[in-house]
Amino acid sequence: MSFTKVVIERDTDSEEESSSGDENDQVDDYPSEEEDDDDQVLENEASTTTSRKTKTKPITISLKKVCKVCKRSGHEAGFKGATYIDCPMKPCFLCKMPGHTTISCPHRATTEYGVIPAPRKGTHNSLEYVFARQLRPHIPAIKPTVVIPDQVNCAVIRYHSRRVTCLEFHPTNNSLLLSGDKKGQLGVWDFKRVHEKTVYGNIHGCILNNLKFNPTNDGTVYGASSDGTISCTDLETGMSMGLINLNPNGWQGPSSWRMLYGLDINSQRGNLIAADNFGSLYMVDMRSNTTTGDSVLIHKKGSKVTCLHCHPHQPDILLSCGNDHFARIWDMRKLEAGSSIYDLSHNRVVNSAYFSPQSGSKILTTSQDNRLRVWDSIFGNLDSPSREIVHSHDFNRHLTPFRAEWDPKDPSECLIVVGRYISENYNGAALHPIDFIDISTGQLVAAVMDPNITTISPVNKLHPRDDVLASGSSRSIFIWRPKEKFESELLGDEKRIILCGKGEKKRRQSDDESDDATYRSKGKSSKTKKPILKSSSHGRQRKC
DNA sequence: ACACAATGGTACC
DNA sequence: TGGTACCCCTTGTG
Repeated sequence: MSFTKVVIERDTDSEEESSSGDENDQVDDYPSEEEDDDDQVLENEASTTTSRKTKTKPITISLKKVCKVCKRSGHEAGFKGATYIDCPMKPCFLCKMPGHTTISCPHRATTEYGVIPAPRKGTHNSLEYVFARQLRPHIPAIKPTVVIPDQVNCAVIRYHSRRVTCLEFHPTNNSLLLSGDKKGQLGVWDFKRVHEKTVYGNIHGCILNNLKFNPTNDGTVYGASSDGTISCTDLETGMSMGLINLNPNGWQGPSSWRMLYGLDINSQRGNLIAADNFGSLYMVDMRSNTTTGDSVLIHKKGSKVTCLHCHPHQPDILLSCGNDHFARIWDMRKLEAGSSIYDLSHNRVVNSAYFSPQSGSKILTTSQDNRLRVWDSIFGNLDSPSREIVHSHDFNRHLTPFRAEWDPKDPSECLIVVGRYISENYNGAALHPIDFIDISTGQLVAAVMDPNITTISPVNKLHPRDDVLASGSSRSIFIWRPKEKFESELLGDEKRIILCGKGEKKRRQSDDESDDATYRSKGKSSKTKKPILKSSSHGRQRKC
């Protein structure tokens, strides 16, 4: 391996450089195996004592190529084409164990690697008895055939002006999708009539963390935001009402600014619940739209609560999780600090925790230790997870946190969906698939991807009734359907990809006939390439 | 083909 | 407890 050597003259009149930064001009052949001075990137060869009379010896800087992760030379981390090479000095980026890198990690080849059978339940208490008696009959013994929505059916490219943070399907209108973004904007998109899309921009000031439909009026939606407010918005008009404002005095610095996360509804009590970044839970009466009771500390004081979920059959049973590395189960009839029924311990921050959608007997958690965990209250023991699946969904401050979600249609409560962080080299393109995993075995059922989607898709939602997946990737939203449906329904209709934002403007300059574009799903794309877009020749104009 | 900015979690003092 | 340095397979823009 060779490294460029730059020689800088010291104290000369001309200030001439002995060498420019040109790669191959003046090259010293360094041995490829490094000596002991691994860390020494800058070598000062200037003489300090002898030659000061006439002229000072030059300083020689050798610009050795160093690893951007550990700053040592001899290896380099980063993309080589569409394959990422890990820094060998770091623990495996996937399973976090030292001694190997992601490329040779056994979990990379098979997601079920290391998944151990669930320990059988050994203890009983009243809660478990209730779960077992009431919910066990709901669980069918036979697994249905899974249908994977694996083809991009339609999309809105650069729909939001910031990255997508949450998605929610309408409870009755099958083709209506709501989306929230980092800026606090709310998107309403009818993906059957792809041009019918709106973005409401004046509801929240920053990150819209969660959306939840009003169970008594599906024309309105609640939103919890990092601006510290809960909103109630009319989807038709975009008119919004604030229910809670935790920062009535405005910005007083980060130590006092409250942000709201995790939004759910206790339908029995008619309560809306949300929690903040300091560990407290808030309740709002949905009839009077006023706060009920005091806030309750449900996670470590000062730590963020990341997600809330009410049990599907027993709304008084609440699941929460947060930055204190715990997911906790609560009885809302007796809710006070420290009164949790169970504390599910994790190694890192827990991004999300959800009861299984049909019976509520299982809990799925996504933790930043790159593990998905399933906790089974009937067949397992809540003292430890019944399944632990190594999966790449690391934290990155620039990405919306990953949340594994259940398939709400799967009666056997086995199928989950979660976006993948690390990329795979697919035919020369670095793509980040969306994974479907069977949590009963840990097996990867499907990894869906599209050569045009080169960005990570941390936000994924499966449709409550149809075989449809919605995914949020960067600022864009994609609708996936099974291949068969895709082919039958799209016959003769190619205009399903809508371009927004800057791309739209640029394209209009060259082709001002329409505001949409078809999208070539064949063809390669590289990691650095933008999605391949081909403008179409007709269509209506509509604002994004 | 670069540089740069945005900015959460954590370990450590 | 608060401050801060460091982590880092991002993404869009200029």
